[in-house]
Amino acid sequence: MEKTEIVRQPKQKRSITTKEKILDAAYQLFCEKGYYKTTTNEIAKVAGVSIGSLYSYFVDKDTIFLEILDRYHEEFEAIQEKLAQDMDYTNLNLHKWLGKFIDGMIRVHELTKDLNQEITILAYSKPEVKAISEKHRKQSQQVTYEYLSRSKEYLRVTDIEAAALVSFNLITTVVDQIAFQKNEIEKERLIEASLDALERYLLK
Amino acid sequence: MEKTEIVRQPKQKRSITTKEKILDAAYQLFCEKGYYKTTTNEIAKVAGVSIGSLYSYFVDKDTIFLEILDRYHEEFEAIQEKLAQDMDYTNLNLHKWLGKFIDGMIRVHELTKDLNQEITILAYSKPEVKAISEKHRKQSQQVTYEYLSRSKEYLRVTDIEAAALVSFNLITTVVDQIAFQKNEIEKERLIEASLDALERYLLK
DNA sequence: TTTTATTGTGAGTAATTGCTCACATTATAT
DNA sequence: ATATAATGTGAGCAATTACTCACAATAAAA
Repeated sequence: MEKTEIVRQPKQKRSITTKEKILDAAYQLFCEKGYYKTTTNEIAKVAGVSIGSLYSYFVDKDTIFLEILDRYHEEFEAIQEKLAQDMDYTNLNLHKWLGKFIDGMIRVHELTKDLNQEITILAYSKPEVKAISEKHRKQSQQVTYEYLSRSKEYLRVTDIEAAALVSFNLITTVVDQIAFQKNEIEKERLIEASLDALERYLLK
Repeated sequence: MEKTEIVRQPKQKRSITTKEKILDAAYQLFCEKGYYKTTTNEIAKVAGVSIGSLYSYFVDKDTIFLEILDRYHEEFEAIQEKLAQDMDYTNLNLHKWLGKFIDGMIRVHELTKDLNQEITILAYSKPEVKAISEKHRKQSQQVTYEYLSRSKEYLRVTDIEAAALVSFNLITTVVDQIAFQKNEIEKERLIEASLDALERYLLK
């Protein structure tokens, strides 16, 4: 006796749309109200499908969140790759590089800011979420490390690894702060200050 | 007709002990498993009291967390004040000051690290928690700003506010990183690197 | 000792919510 | 046209959990 399918695999356009409607609704609700305060029945309602349909395509609530993370991860990787390419001008000086890097981080942040909150929260209780979150952080940090390694001759710091960590953290926190600043002038001040700090720290 | 008391005010030693046992158990469980995964019945069980007793002294689950936050806030303020005093040597040079400041931040971090996770999570959904969290951050940042203002003549930066923000964020994130590093040598490296970065950034 | 105030108890309730399943509807294949 | 596969439905189940309340036990007061 064959085991009947547990999770239906969408085969017609109709069901693919349904699944997407569910993911869209879930994304929206998770961002708005958070994971724990969003019920699966509500997701189905907002998506305009029945709760039964929802559970045809997702084994449980967790899976919905994880599938959203997958999407998000793809976008993240794309930006990250683009960033790495932009960085690959060996003759790019540090000032320009930092500018580009910060821009890239801001783009990443823009993409992820709505979900980031939930990822932070769920990373504490769900290992899969934590793993993805950690992976993102390490990838970004690696980009910093690699550039600094390549630029060794221009630098005054010798402990590249520590320098990469400090630089990366400085940039990310400043970017976080920038996100909360409505005022454009304030943003500029912060970017200027952190650029200044990094240059003074890193360069001979 | 007088309204009967809703929340009992502890009047004998017995009940004061009970309330403390509940707060201790709650603190432990919130740190271990997080707010949402801790049930009030479990708190009562670990505290060794009945669920009825728990609800004699706390109107609801939220209140338990908020009372724990109150305790924590007092400890936080004490450390913060001590830190401000230590900082008040006008002849302290920036290098020594930074060292002291980082030490103080590490102490604060040690105190708060277990609960911080939960505070971060709950700040998103509970305004009271967010308020306390914000207050802590601003207080710490203010200490940085005040010292930098007082040390103006030694600095190369002119935008003290932006500098304070950058410095404060750099220190806190590095401290966060330090907490995750088991290795003592790694910790030293990070502290050295961030001290170096700050000095180069701030000083003439 | 008797009375009253304080404190402690835990079975049970009401509400929530993730999820199932028996069935209905719609599309595709024959 | 008929059969079969794919998709959609929603009432309701089962488990969880914050919280209540009628009562019991203990301490302080009279």
